[in-house]
Amino acid sequence: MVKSSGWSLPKARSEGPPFITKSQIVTVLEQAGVLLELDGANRFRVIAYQNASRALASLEEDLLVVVNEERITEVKGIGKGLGALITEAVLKGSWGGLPSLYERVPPGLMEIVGIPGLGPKRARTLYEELGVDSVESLKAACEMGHIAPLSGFGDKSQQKYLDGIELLRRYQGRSRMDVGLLYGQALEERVSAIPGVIRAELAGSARRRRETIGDLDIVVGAKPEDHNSVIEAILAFPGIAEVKGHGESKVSLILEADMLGGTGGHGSVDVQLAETLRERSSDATIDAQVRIVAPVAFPFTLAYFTGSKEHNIRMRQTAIGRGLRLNEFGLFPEEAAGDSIGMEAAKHTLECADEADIYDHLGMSWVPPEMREDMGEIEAAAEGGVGLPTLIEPSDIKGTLHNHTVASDGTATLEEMAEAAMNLGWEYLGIADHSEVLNIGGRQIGVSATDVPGQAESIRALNEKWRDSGTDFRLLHGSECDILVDGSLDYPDEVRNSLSHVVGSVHALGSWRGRDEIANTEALIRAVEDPTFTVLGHPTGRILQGREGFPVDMHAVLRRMGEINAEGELKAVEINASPYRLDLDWRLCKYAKEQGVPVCINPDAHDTDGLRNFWFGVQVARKGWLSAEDVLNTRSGAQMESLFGL
DNA sequence: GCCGTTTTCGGCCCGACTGTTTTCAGTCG
Repeated sequence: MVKSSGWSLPKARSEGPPFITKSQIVTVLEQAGVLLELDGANRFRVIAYQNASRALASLEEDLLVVVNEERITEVKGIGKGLGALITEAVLKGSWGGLPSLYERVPPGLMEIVGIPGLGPKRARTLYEELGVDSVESLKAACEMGHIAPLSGFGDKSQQKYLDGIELLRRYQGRSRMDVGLLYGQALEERVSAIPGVIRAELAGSARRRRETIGDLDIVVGAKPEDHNSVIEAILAFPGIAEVKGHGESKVSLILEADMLGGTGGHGSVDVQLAETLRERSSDATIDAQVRIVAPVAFPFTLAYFTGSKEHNIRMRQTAIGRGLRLNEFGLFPEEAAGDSIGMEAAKHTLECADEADIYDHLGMSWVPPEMREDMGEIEAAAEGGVGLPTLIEPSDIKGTLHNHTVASDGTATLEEMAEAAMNLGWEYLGIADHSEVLNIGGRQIGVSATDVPGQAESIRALNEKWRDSGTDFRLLHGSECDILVDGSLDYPDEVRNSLSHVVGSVHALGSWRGRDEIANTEALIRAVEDPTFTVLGHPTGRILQGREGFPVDMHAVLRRMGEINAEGELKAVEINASPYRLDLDWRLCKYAKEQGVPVCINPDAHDTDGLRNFWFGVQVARKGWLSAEDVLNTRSGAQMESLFGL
C-alpha cells in the first residue's frame, strides 16, 4: 500500500561514490513503478521496475563493487536500461530521466490509488477529465456528482469512492503478527468445529508468518451440499463487526475482539500468551475472508491463498514448463483444459491429497509456508529438495540471552525471571539489563557501573544454589550495553570484561536516523569489533508500524562479523522476538548464516510473560531459512558456559 | 523494461468480481 505523498528523488551524498545507496535506489525503483503506472506506461514496463527493485533489494554484494566491475546486468531482472540508471545513480548521483517523471505525476494521485476500487487507470482519467489531484478534490468531485456522468464510471463508482475515502481515513492497515495470528487461530478453531467442515486451515500472510498481516484467509473444505449451512454457521459467529459480503463460496468479514473469547487456545500461540494479547488488542479489528471449496480442491486452494503472489507465479511457470496449468482448483494438462478456465478446466486435474502432491507433480519437494516468498525456495525445492533446510522448532530453544529485571526497566526480579525460564524448560537465562547511559525523559534507567558487581554477586549466589541442588539451570550475567553515536560501547572496559556476554544495542535513535547509511554502518562495525561485544541487539531499532529503523548496510555489518568469527571470535546477531520489533528482519537471516554469523533469538523480556515472545522469534528464524544449528541459543547450558569461558 | 533448452522479437501468471456495458476494461488478490 502506498501512503506517502510528495515523493522526491534522494540527493547525492557529497563524498561518494556511492553517491546514492542501494536501499535508496530500491525505494526509487519501487516508486518509479507506481509513478509509471499513474503515467499510463505499459504494464510490463511497470512490472520490470518492480522486479528490478526486488532484485536489487536481495543483492547481497556491495553494490558499488558490482557497479564498478560492470556486473550489474548480471543480476536477473536488471537489464541494460535499468542497469545504466543504477550505475548513474551510484557513480554520479543523478537519476537519468526520472526527474521529469517525478514532476509529471501530481503527488496526490499516489494517495488516491490507495482507495479500494480505484486504480491507476481510473485515477489518471479522473485527473485528465476533472483535474482530480488529491483525495480532497476527489471527495468534492464525488459530492458534486461530477464522477458518475463520465464514460466508464457511474453512480455506483461515485458512491464507492466516497465510501472508500471514509474507509481510508479509518483504516488501520496491517496487524502485527501476534494480533493477526491470535484472530486467525481463533477463527480457524471456530470454523473447524462447524458440522460438515472436513478441513479448515489458515492461509495467507498469517500462514507465511509475515511480520505484519494484512487480512486473514481461511480455506475450508466441505462437501458442496454442506456449503450453505457452513456459511450460515460462520455468519452467526460472535465477534463479527461487519459482513462485507457473502456468496456461495466466499464470506468476507470484519472481526472484532469478541471473536477471541471462549476458544480453547490450543493453537501455536499458547494460552497465557493469548491472554496477554487479548488485553493488548481489545480494540483492534481485522478483515477476514473465508473460502469454501470441495474437499478435492482443498490442497490447491490452500496453496493458492497461502501465496505469496511471487511464489505462485513461479509455481505456475514451473507447471507451464511441464505442459501443465495450475490454478486455485487444480493442476492439469494444458491440452485437457482447452479453452476452459477455472473450476471447469480443473475437472481434468491430477489427483493431489495434499500440498506435497502438488509440489511432487512439479518435480519439487514440499516447501514450508514460511519460505514461500520467491527468495530461492523454488530452486532449492527442485531435485529432491536438497537445498531446503530443516527449519528450527520452538522446542529447540534452550535459553535466551537478552532479558531485563527490576535492576533496569523490567518488572520482575532475578529469581522470578529464572523461575519463569525454568518453567519453559530452559537451561539458562541471560540477564542483560540496560547500561548506565540509558535514561528516558531524564530518568536513569540503566544500571550504573558501580552497581554491576552487586548484580554479579546475586547471580553467582543463585547459580551456586542451583548447582548444589543438582538443578541444571544458570543465569548468565550480561548487559544490554548501549552503542554510543561514535560506535564505542558504554561502561569502562573492565566492567564489560567482567560480564559473560555483551548485547550491544543502539538506543539514541534520533542521532542515528539523522545521518546517512555509510556513517551508521561504520559506527556499527566499530561496535562489533570491540573484543567484549557478543550479540548485536535489535540491529536497526525499528518498531513495526511505528518507526523505521536507522539506515544501515546490514549486509556489510554481517560480512564484517563473519570475518571476525572466522578468526575464532563469537559475534552473533539478535532476532529480537518482541512482536513489535522482529529485528533482525527475516530477509537477512539467510545471509547471516552464509557469512558464518550465528543468530540469537531473544525475547527482550521486561517481565516473566515477555519470555514467551521467543516463539515469534522462532517464526522469523524459520522464515529466514534457519535450522537449529544456525541459532546460538539452541546450545545447552553447559555449552553456553564453555562458549563464554565461564 | 526484461528475457531466451521453440530466443533478439513477442511474449510476460491466473482468475474472479464489479460495474459498466452490449462484449469488456479495470481492479484486486
